[in-house]
Amino acid sequence: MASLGELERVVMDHLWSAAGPLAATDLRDALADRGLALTTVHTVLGRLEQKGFVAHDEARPRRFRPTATREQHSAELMHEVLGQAADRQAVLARFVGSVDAEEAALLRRLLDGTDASSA
Amino acid sequence: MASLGELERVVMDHLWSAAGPLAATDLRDALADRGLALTTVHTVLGRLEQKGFVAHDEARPRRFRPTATREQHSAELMHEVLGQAADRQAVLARFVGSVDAEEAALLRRLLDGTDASSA
DNA sequence: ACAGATTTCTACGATCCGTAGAAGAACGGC
DNA sequence: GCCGTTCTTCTACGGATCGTAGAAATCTGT
Repeated sequence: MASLGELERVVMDHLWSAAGPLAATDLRDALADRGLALTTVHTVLGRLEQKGFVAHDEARPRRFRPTATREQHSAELMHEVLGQAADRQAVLARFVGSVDAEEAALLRRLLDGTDASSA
Repeated sequence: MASLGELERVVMDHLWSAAGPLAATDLRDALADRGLALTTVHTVLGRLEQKGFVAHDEARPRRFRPTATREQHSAELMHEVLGQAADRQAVLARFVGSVDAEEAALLRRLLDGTDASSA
């Protein structure tokens, strides 16, 4: 999976946090602290689109939305890391060995949810 | 955590697979298919050292070793992804929701402490 | 059809990374 | 102790990515 630059990441964060699709102007305003030109926002959105992270509709002020939820994205990243490891078991062992108690409990619950429906 | 380039990654792979510390010449030979100059190997090792992924001893042909095991590294990456997620629970849910049955079983065992030889 | 908003095209500078030559430092044999 | 050989450091360059945005093209409402 392609990785994200700094600005690309904050744009994704805004898209993920938003209730619905956002127009470029919405993003420029949300990132007003950076004082970005609108074209800059468009460039970044275009690159994110090329990378497959966002899509836009055909409505006339284009509206952009993420192609996956934030959680899907993070989970995919975790699987990617795990997938390229030679010894997946050892990695998982390390991983669960260093989650805190609360998360361990959550993991148990999730695993005991029979198959937890891969929704 | 800093990320790795293509060559940096294969160098790390060799260091991780090696029984012990490797000299720059060992790596050049191990990567003979690439026909790299020895100085190239040194440059990469230097950058990996700056990034904190390798260390070298003081012996005269310097010997380089990874600062963490491959598994530690992967697990840390997974934690990094998880850590920067706003809703860690949701990410974990997605994650376990998409591991295969075998890995789910392994996770259960690890969580039940059966052989959780956590580091 | 025109002004204004939007979108696309093109570009530039910084940084990162693969690559390595040149220069400096150390080591081993004589 | 000198010298050739080996090892290490320094410096550099070209390609790719990314933040940044002006210029140009396109669309929309009136």
